[in-house]
Amino acid sequence: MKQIKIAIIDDHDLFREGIRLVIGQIENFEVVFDTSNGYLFLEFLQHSFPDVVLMDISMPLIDGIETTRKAIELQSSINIIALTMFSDITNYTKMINAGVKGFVLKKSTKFELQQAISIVFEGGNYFSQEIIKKLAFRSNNGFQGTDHLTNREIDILNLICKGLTSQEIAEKLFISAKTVETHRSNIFLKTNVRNIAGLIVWAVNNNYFSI
Amino acid sequence: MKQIKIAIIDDHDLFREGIRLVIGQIENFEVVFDTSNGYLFLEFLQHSFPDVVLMDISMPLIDGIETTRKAIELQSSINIIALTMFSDITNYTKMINAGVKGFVLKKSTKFELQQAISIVFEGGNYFSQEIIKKLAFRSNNGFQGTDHLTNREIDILNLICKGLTSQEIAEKLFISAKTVETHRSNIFLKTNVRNIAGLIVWAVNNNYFSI
DNA sequence: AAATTTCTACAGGTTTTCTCTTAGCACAAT
DNA sequence: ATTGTGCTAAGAGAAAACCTGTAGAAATTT
Repeated sequence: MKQIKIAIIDDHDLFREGIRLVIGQIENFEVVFDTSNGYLFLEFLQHSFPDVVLMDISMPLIDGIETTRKAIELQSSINIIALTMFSDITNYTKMINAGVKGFVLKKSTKFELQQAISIVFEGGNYFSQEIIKKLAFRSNNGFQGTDHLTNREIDILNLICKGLTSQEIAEKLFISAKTVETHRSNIFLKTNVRNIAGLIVWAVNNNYFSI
Repeated sequence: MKQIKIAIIDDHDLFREGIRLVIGQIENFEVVFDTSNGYLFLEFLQHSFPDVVLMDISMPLIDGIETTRKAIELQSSINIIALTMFSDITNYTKMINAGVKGFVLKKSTKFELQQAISIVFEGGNYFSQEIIKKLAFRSNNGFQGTDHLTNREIDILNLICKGLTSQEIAEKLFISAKTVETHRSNIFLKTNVRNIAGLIVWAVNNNYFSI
């Protein structure tokens, strides 16, 4: 049977090393590359062709979403599985749009990971139950995942979360306080919250802000 | 040299298994027990005496804080290291108060973990740079841990964090909105924050509220 | 070239927050 | 018996938040 060549991209050194060993134990599985840096992985793709890639979402320098996009530009049929924390789950739309073939949580078992890799390797898709549930929940609640915040809105969201008033934000960004209020209103509309308290909870849950 | 016996409590199966293998590679280190369930670990302590324990914070059933407390009741000199995600860092006060001897992030390296285990095993304390930074940040900002909130203030703090207005809180607690505002002012004075955004951050950092 | 999105800005309004101050009542301490 | 604390309440005003709507300029997409 052919050896499945696996690459791992994750900035959590301990986790990455652990996964490497876990996979090393599985028959026919072989880790051919691992790194904490998406750019190094993209360089690696210049001359190598892993069968399956395990990719974290939130990483410094270049995140998993961007790395996935660029990887697919390089090797259009590359098999990438997002391997992330549950807290990153809110980014699954971006990851799926970027073109991942699977989604496995870091809290899942070795067997689930093994299964996911095998399925994706054979050309299928594998998505954890939790992702399916999240999808179901969202569509039940009329959540529109398409409505994403613009860059400016994200800037302002961050400053709001840091406790700045509209006036202070305006001064910091050299724009009118009224403009800030407009952005603020639009953010409230898109996130479907009523006040700053709700906004902060949303921001934390969606990885726009961390406490 | 004596073998260091290590126990791991973490609900993320993949991570736990990985760590087990990582540690297994280190000379004189030996994983004698690992579980996803704090209760099973406490049972294990009835008859076994690990040298160092690696403990996650957020877990189902019984979290790392409670597990740590109970473990120390059973074996007062037990060496527990919190091994957590950065996002769990806000719970460090509770963990430290519970009695952990160290704090290492999951994103740190194998070498840092090895160092932490060795130091704690020899009776010392080990806290990641990130934790120190967080502590430094707090003391720089005139953080006073002495001023404690009254029960009523805690109730109201929680409702504020949930996004209720003073009016709504008043209705819920069958008191005047003016009274709520008084409490609110007192909370602001005690916590030394300027607005709701700051209050929520404070509440999360001090475990009065979690997102 | 046309359409869409984003960023900017303002008007006019209501609601809520926040500050400051004062004060009565209950309860516990000791 | 007095002192301290906690909960309650209120007035009065300034500041900020929040709502609704409009709208032009710039950038981006199609």
